[in-house]
Amino acid sequence: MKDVASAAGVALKTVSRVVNGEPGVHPATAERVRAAIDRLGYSRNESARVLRRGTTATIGLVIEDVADPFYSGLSRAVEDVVIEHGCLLLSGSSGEEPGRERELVETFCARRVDGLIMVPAGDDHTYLRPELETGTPVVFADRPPGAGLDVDTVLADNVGGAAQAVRHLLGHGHRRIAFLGDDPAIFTAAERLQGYQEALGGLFDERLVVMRSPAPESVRADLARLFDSDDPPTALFTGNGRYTVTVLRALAGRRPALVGFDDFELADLLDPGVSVVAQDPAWMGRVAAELLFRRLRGDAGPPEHIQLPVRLIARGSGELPGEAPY
Amino acid sequence: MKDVASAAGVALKTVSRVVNGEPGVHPATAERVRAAIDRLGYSRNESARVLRRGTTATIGLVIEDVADPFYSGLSRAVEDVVIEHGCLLLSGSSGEEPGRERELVETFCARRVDGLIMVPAGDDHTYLRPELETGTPVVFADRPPGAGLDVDTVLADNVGGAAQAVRHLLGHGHRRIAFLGDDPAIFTAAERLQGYQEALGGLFDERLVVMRSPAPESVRADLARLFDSDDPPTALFTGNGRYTVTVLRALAGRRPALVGFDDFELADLLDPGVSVVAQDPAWMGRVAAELLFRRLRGDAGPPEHIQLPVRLIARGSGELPGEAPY
DNA sequence: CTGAAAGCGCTAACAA
DNA sequence: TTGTTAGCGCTTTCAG
Repeated sequence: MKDVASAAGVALKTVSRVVNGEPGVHPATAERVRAAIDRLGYSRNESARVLRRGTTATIGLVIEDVADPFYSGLSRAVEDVVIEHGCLLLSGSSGEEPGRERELVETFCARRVDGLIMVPAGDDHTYLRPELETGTPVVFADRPPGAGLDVDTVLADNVGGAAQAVRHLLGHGHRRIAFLGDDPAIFTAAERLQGYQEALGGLFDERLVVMRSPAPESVRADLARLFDSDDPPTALFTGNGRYTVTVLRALAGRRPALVGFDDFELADLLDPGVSVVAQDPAWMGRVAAELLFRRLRGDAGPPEHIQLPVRLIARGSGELPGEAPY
Repeated sequence: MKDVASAAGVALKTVSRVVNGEPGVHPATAERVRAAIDRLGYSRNESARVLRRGTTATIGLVIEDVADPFYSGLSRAVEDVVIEHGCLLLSGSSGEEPGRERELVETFCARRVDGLIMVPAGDDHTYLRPELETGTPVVFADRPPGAGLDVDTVLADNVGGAAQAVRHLLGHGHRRIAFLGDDPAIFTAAERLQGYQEALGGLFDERLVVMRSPAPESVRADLARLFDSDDPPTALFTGNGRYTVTVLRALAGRRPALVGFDDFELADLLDPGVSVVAQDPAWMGRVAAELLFRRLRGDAGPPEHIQLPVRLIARGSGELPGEAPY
């Protein structure tokens, strides 16, 4: 910048004005400065700017795994909103490890991100207190913060969606509906179990519930156990997209009715098409990011708790009749 | 930091030493400093550190779209390597727009990223010259830079993979093999067309080639035209993952033999399973990131041009016999 | 409309 | 082992 100034024969501040598009610079002077900038290939050092201004124009995003279609869809939506606002996105995958989540968040904070969107992996977020107190807005998406913290949250209607799936299967004559859900320590898994249980009411049978991370071998074993029992299920409700796919692979010729939580690519091309309770990850990302920028613009209202609806998409697998062989 | 120093009764520099784990601080002093840090909730301002040290510990990644499984797989791998090296990742999607690619790159550079990994959307990257000259390493992944720039590149064997797909179909008795590829302005699409053409030799028939962005309607129309002709294809070779999926949806009951470039989730569960030429996006990301860090460690050898092999996975659709109805 | 000086929070270089 | 000083490149403040 110093070089540009002397090349253009002006003071530092004038270059700064031109670079920032501030008013009050004679057009001819501005032109000379721009010429010098081009000639010298100057580009402003954002770190210095940040240091001086105290705002980084950077948003931090912590998700579970970018390679998971749900989170990559959410990421893309967040990114678009962030770019629209002239900011940049620092992102990281926690891999469902609370320690890595915390490390990422702390690193982001050390870099003074202007705001944070996170899908938490852990259930203790009191470590965010200092940041929140200094006014850094944080929005939780997909899962709420752990106890003792009340901040903006954008969740899907997990309980309602699960209940809807179960009622759909009940409506098609099923009475033995198994639930295969992820580790109950994961918020969404626990919520969906609750919706399942509520909708089943007296038909609930804990022997039809499996709650664990969907590793192919364990899923195969669980299905074998379920179907080899005296009173096997006629329908399955799977608790998330990854679980649904794993179950489909592990079914090995069995064809129970099936509804999965989360939509996934090609669900419509399988035979039968896979009925799902669909969330909209891009919508969730957009809503979370827009809420964050609203906070950054100064909205200081009480924490918001937004719940996004889900919708059941019938494609065939969830409409197979109960008790009927096929 | 000043506050911490006075709280601990030491000088600024001593706090700095403790924060950076530099040697030569009395354990007791260090302990006092750490106590003050905890008490005051201090966290180092990275912007100031960056300004002083000149290195940001940040890598920029520009891809086409995080929501595309190929790129999200690549992203995740890059992210893992970046984190291993104690750095953070700034990422952005160009959406296949050269203008946005350039904006992202320039913004990243203004923030003085230590290095850049990019999947280019445009074909003119001379704007990178100044950055390259200041020593910022850049690695191109999936697609090479435009003319006039020779930098590190990690590509898949597009030509060889396409040729392999075609030879596979030829081997199963097909003579009329159509190629449905993306816009030929996209490097990988052009390369795969070349491999297709080379493998077909005298059997090449330009009427069996469609090169355009895979919008559902146009794909439907193209397929109708191909199959309604006098001498329709008995096999299809699709040029990328998105194209394959769009074609599968648009086939509308037709069942030609099919091999797709790029693997995708559930390809194995369709009936018949979809045979593909599989790339490994995570591998590509890892190789690119590791090459970048090698450069950052000072490796100043000539630009490297790494080509990753691809492999054909037979799942059924590519093994359907030619000329046979089914 | 333009410029000079101060200082953002940190680390490098150099004492003590 | 600890402290002092200068300055990274920019923007803010205040003065021409």
